[in-house]
Amino acid sequence: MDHALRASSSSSASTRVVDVLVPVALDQTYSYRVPRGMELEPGDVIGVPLGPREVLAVVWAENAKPDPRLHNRLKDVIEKLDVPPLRTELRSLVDWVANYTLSARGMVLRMALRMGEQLGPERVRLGVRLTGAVPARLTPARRRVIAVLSDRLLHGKSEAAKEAGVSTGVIDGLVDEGTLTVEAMPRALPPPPPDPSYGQPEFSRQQRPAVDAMRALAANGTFHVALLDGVTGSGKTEVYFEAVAETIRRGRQSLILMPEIALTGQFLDRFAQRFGVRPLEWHSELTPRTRQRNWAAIAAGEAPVVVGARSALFLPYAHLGLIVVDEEHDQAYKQDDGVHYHARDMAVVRAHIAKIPIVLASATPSVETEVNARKGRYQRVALPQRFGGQHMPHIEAIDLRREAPPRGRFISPLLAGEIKTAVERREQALLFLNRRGYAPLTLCRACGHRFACTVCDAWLVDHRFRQRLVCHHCGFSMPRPPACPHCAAEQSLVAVGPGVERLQEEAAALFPEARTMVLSSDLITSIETMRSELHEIAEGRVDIIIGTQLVAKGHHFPRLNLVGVIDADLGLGNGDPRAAERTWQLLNQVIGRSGRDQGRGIGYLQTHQPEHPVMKALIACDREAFYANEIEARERTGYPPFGRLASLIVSAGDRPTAEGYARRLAATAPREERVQVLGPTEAPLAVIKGRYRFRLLLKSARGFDLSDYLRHWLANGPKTKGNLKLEVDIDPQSFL
DNA sequence: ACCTCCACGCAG
DNA sequence: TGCGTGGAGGTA
Repeated sequence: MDHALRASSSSSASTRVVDVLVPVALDQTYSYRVPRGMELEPGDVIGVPLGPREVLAVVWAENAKPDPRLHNRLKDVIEKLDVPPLRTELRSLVDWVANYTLSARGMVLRMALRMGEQLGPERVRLGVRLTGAVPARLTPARRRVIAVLSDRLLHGKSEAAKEAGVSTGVIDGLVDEGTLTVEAMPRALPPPPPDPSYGQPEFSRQQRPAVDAMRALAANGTFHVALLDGVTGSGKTEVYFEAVAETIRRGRQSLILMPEIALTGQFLDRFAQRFGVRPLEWHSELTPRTRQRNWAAIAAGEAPVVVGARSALFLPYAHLGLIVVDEEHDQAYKQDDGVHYHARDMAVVRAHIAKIPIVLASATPSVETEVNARKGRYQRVALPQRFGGQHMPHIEAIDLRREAPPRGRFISPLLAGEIKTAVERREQALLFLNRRGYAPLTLCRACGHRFACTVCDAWLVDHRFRQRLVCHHCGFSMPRPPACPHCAAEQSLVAVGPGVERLQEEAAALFPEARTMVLSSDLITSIETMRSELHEIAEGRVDIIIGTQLVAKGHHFPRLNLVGVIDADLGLGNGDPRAAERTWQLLNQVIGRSGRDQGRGIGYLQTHQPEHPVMKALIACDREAFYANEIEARERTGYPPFGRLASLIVSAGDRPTAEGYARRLAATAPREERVQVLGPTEAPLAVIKGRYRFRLLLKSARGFDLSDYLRHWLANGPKTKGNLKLEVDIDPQSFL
């Protein structure tokens, strides 16, 4: 039977063949036969056999002349899925991003198909209803359940258990007794769509031109890039909501990209105040079921507004009409594993392909975006003042060379005095230190032994909260030993340098009456706990907030007027070409948390170099000075956006293999006067997870096609084999 | 003789 | 990417 089937299907000359892209690490499309009776168009989502398994795939093109060498190897498409086809716009984006980043197209497609593996039909939720007699044996738990259900309406089983404060076992018991009956819950109605006229705010005279610009851009509906450039607290969000409102009115979908979806709790509330409902969310912590539901809603065009992390850029919107990239300067938009893409840049590409407007919003635009606005490539929409007449925070330097804190402490006397005053006034203070853990280095006073990671080129960071020494690069951790492992001295280990946990200890000692809280990514277990902790702060149940860069991002603390930056120089040291820009952005953002509601915010920068151009620009609140200085430096050195960069990282399990390959690779670089190949040099982080790393840096002229150059080079260069790995990063953000 | 681990290569 | 393969090395 098998024979007969095969013979008949392969002998048919009229069999249609399609080229499909599979979401695995393959760049090529594969050809499959279309079974009789199956209608397929480019973009259709299908299931195909691939080796021993069945995978999702997408029809990429019709293939009228399949490669004859494949004839006897072609397999049939198994099924066509009942989901809307991926539109040409998205397929072009997949091709474009793969080509630009030198990734396999299949890996880019994978990001668009993150729909949750076929989960089968949606499970019916069970509800319970009070229908029978009260049982003979009535425990307090049972009594509470009956009270909750006394309205004799259908309640969700788990909700009822939660409300009564019992486990579902109690409910099952009552079902067995015949007191309650189980019924299927009717399917939840989809939430009402956001209403563009729900909470229309009053805009100030200063905001109105920006509001008009947002509405006009959305109403035009064609490709157009606007930089919404507004200081912290100027009401940027409410202003770009007007573009979203207009897009809803036009019946198109809006995508709002956020750098960190964990921080959007307050954002979702503000959205609900404006539009009456919360938007659809998209991020990595969605449950598979929610992921599948949201994917389907987005593809069906039933989600008018989507708020998401960078991965939301690749979703199959049915009719996307607007993209907003909030905090466009944020580094978190760059994905550094798998496909190395910058979501802000790819968002502009998608907007271009889809012919729709895009808004890049930031108080501290990236130098790239700022230059685009200056050159007129992007429209600048400015909000130069805070909303509600609030002033921008005043910024002062504390020169650590003169105002040093006592030995082993990190809060200078001057800053300590200011914190004391703030706490006495019942205002909040924020101490910012971009370092997780207790101390970045532990050493033995007796022999000088330093605790380093065995597989990375890094010190182990003391985490007192977890009672362990931790490597921040590979996650290795060990308990803090009682004695030095090198010289066996006891009580000899000392913590060197501060982390947020140590800072909390110091703050608690200095201000015993104040309530302190540490916000650091390693102490956050989930988005939910993060949101509830931020809520506690907003409610004023914390006096001193101690945080890493997590606190710098888009959060509103109503009673916060004082920000102390413990080590303003921290990001400047390491020879990173973006160090100045990052420090400017981060410190602006974190100090911008203060004085948003009442009173005048003030920020203190503890620094050893108050005359550094970045510090001077911050203190003078002179944004122009910062950009002028930085743009001039980039232009002079040919760094982005005046030149282009690509980075190649070669890694291997041993140093000679990595170095040897990196050298051979460099030797095969095609000669091209518009490209400079620098290196190889040992990477600043020379070893990570036991892998030795060498870097090559490519610098080219602005208009040069670096991707194409690299493709030719790598196609003809030495092949990686064994545990050698070559990573390509176009437009790198990190230089470690 | 059999098991487990891992580097390799391939998928239409 | 993910999976089967086959060789290396260990165990019975």
